[in-house]
Amino acid sequence: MVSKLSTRLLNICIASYCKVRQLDRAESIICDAIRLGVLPNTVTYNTLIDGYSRLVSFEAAYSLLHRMSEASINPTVITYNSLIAGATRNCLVLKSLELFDEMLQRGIAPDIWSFNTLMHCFFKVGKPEEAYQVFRDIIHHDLSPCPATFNIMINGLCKNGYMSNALMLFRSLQRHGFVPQLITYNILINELCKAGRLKAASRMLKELAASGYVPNCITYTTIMKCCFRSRRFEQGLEIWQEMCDKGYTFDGFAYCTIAGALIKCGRINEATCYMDQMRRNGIEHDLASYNTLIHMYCKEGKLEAAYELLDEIEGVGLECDEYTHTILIDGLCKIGNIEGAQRHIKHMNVMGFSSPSVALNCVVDGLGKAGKIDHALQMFESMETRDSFTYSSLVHNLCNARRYRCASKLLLSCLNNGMKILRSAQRAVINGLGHSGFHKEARQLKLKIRLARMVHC
DNA sequence: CTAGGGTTAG
Repeated sequence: MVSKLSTRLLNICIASYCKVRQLDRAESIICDAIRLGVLPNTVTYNTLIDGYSRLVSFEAAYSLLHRMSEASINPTVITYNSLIAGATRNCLVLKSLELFDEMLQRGIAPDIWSFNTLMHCFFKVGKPEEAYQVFRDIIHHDLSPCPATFNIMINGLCKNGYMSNALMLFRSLQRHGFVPQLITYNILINELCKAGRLKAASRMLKELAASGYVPNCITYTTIMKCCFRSRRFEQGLEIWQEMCDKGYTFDGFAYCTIAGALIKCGRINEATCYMDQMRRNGIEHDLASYNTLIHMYCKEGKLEAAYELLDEIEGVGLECDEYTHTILIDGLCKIGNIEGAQRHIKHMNVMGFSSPSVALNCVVDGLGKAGKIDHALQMFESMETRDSFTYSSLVHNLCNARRYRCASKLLLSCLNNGMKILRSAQRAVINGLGHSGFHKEARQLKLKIRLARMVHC
């Protein structure tokens, strides 16, 4: 009885340490426990597996299976579900499938969560057909789908560009007696907002309330983000105020949403207040909130402070990602240190970031703004992927350099490749041509733009 | 274990 209770306590400790990213502490507690005769059980290892896969790597988590067998503890379906979730988090779809097979070979029966996670994995790596096959397997294996199954399905369809199918599935499930959860509404509200279908999002929000749910922190964050996205900053801040008044507790997501929006429109002081408040409320920084902080410093031109945070990130055992580097590269460009930015791009390549296209866009823009437009064009030619940012920025900068004919050529090749380009960039070229006396060219360009739009509508 | 946050053009 005592040792059972102690193992439970041990497991609670392990879970707590995993939560605050102190795996070394978790490990030493296990050593101490064993010395005191308290043996870890399956739950202990399952918790550790989850911790390692979140904080270290999938491989580290997987290697715990060996430690388990050395300790003669058998993995359960939960062990495998944790590993599959870890593989999914890292987009390792083949690993997920392998684990699924391994589980079957060991005679462990997958449960609905094994299937849910596998389905989520396929959606995450952009394989909706395979995900749907898993959904059919769920029905075929007579595993009763749970609400999460439908949530994953609806979310996955949306994320893979099948929003109308997701909405149809949602309605048809409702007709068959499915009671949507709050999370189901949150998924749909977020997707409708992102698609700019604000009326439909608002109807969904009303339906959420009519079903007896109270919007949670995530619902509010989603709507706040939607306001900021459509540049209605004051309305977004009002929603924040409403959250405050109603006594909601804010998490890191909410703080980063509001701070990110304020940084974008140059309201750094307010952004700083919110990030400070986040710290004061005891919320640990994760990589995304560190990236927000770095963005904040860059926007102020405090590059040294930004680089200091880089050390802090590594100090707490996190690893900088593509966002971190891109934010810094943009920051360097914005203060005119293009050479530094280019060095940092090389650094990214060395570290194995294959095609840092956003960072390259930043440098192209930086070169253009620094008056090195030919250099920018050279870089443009060498790029593997060019998107509407590349074109919009270059066309604007060409116009600033009065190179309207070159701008016009780029503008058309962008549209003819089926990409969008900023309206303001289009206006800049047409007006530029007109003002420099090339009225005929301006008229022709207008016509060609219209044609390109008709072809690629 | 499924939902919301972090990067670029104007």
